[in-house]
Amino acid sequence: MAIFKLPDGRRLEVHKPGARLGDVLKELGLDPRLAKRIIGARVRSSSTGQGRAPEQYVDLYYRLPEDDSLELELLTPESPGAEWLYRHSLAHVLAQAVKRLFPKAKLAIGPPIEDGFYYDFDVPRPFTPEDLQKIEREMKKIVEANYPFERFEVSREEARKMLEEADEPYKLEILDELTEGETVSFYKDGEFVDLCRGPHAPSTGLVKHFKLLDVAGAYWRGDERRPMLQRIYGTAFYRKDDLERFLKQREEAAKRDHRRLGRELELFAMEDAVGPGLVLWLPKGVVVRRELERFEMEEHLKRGYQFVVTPHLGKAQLWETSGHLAYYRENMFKVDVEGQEYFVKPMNCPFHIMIYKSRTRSYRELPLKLAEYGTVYRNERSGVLHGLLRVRMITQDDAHIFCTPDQAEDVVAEVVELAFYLLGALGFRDYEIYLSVRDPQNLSKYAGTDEDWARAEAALEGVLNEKELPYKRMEGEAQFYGPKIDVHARDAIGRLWQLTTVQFDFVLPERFDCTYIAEDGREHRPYIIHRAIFGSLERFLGILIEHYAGAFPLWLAPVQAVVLPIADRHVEYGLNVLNRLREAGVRAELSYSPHKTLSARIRDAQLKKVPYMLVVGDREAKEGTVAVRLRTEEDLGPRPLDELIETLKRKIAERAEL
RNA sequence: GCCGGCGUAGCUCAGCAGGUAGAGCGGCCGCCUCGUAAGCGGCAGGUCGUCGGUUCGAGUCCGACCGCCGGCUCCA
Repeated sequence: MAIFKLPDGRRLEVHKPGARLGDVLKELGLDPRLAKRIIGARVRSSSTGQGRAPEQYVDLYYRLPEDDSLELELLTPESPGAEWLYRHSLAHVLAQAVKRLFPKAKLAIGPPIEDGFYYDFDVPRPFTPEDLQKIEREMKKIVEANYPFERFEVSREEARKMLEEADEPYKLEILDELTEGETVSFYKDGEFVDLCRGPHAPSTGLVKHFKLLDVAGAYWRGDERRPMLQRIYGTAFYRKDDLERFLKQREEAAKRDHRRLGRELELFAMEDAVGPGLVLWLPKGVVVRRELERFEMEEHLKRGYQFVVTPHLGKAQLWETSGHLAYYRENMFKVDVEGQEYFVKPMNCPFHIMIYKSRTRSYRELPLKLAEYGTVYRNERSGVLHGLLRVRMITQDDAHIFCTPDQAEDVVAEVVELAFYLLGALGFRDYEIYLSVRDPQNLSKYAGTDEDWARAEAALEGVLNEKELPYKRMEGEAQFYGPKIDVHARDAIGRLWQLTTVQFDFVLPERFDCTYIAEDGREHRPYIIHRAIFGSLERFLGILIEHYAGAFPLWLAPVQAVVLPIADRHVEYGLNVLNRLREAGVRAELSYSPHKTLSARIRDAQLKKVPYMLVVGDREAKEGTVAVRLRTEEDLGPRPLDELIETLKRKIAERAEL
């Protein structure tokens, strides 16, 4: 029995195994206006098993299965999820337009994706921006023509013949990879036919609001040994407003670009002469960074962490022991020290372990939490470097926790609590949590004992359940050395960033022969839990810059207040105000230049996103006040200086936004 | 690393039938002494990413290198 959920919320029970969705709809006696609007469905299987996806999108050609115990949510073009159908169709329209304009182009794949769709082509010459415009115009014609999408199924042999005639080598490769017994289907609209699983919108004219966004190289099958194809990205929305909103949001993201803001606000610089992926932190950027570190450090100390400082280099032998040379050598920088091989550290673990091992440890001092703002260097491939988000110098807010197996769950709980506290204070309130565990099909590839794994996975899972945190369980996503929790946080404009990670490590305690003396007087093996909250400070600050669009909350702002004397004769009083602020611990500057009007200097402060602007003129000098303007353009009027200083001190201490 | 695009003053960019460099912003100076997002005027600032080639002559054409930007497992 299939349950049909109608767009108006009604539910119908249908039993028509083997029938096509489009035909079934005709027999339901629905309001014809409604029936005409239905373009497909989201299918949820109520019985899992036999490789059936838990959720899939289907079009009107979909055949209800023999075992039709499922729920079909019928979709109109406006329904959430319907975009997966029509974007897929737009990908075909894109390919159709390319084929018309560039008949030699070979088709690869063209799926719908998160915010749009793409199609990969093998073409003799790469597409230019002008080509994109031409292609887009051709697509408009195809949309205008409103060709219906027709599905037909053929035998494997027939499909092979068709694709050989069409000379589509990539499609042939796809055909060959289809598993035995899988239906081979084509979709046809107008003159264009494409091997395709579907689903599709009923016709090319359904969605008129689309835009081609970018063209980029992409390897066939994502494999760098295979041919480089040309990928065209586009997006599409049923409603024009939604397309415009999406394009605006892209512009908004571009405006927040941390590389631009970093330069404009003088937070950091990257110079060709220094080297790619290496960051120069400017004074204002360091203020933000230090404040962040100070906040984080305080919270760590409250929870019993101890800070350490370790070298930037270590002998080859150390990295041999840790296994980094075996598994990570490509990313490590080698240094010659008096004829001996050293490596710049890509991680802090071996050093923290050496600190642990610097004397005999008792169970009484566990859990031992060693933390470090350790700058590590990794030789990231040049092509992946990106502003602060992907660099070669990485300052981790790193810690290694040495604990007994019994303590593992409490330790994890504390880390998770700490992470949410710190991220929450910075305005990250929406998370996606991933629990990565072993692949039950392939247990042999993991280090450590079954007992340790079971225990660690239970600890991680136990904490998430205890705190009632929703999470996704990722089978087989664990590292070979241990299971982990990853936290992705959503920023102010809705993008997700992977930040916190908590990982068990069953390899390093063995390799370094870490031990502690337990109550029984014997040596036992500790667990090592590797964790970082913000991850890399470079990357996190890049994220924060974009999250706040450069307008940092008061406590993080590089300049918290700027004093603005109106004319020459107010500078003296302005300097008094400045000194009072600085004595009170407020980061303040005075902005005065005989070349610049007050308006111009206010504009400067506004562009630098300074939270408080304090205008001083005759009235203020006489009355011992300052006229307060906020960067939100709110005018608070004159305030007694003493009162304002107290307010600022309080707000900074509270880590208030403004 | 690979594919494509790009690389002119601190920033954003113009200049390209190859004849030897320009604007705005910013900086500095002067006038103005100014009440909440740009007052007016002047000056300085460039081995046109680097190296090599073609040419009487190269920012402009060719090649190599360096760097930046977009992308490279969201599977018909």
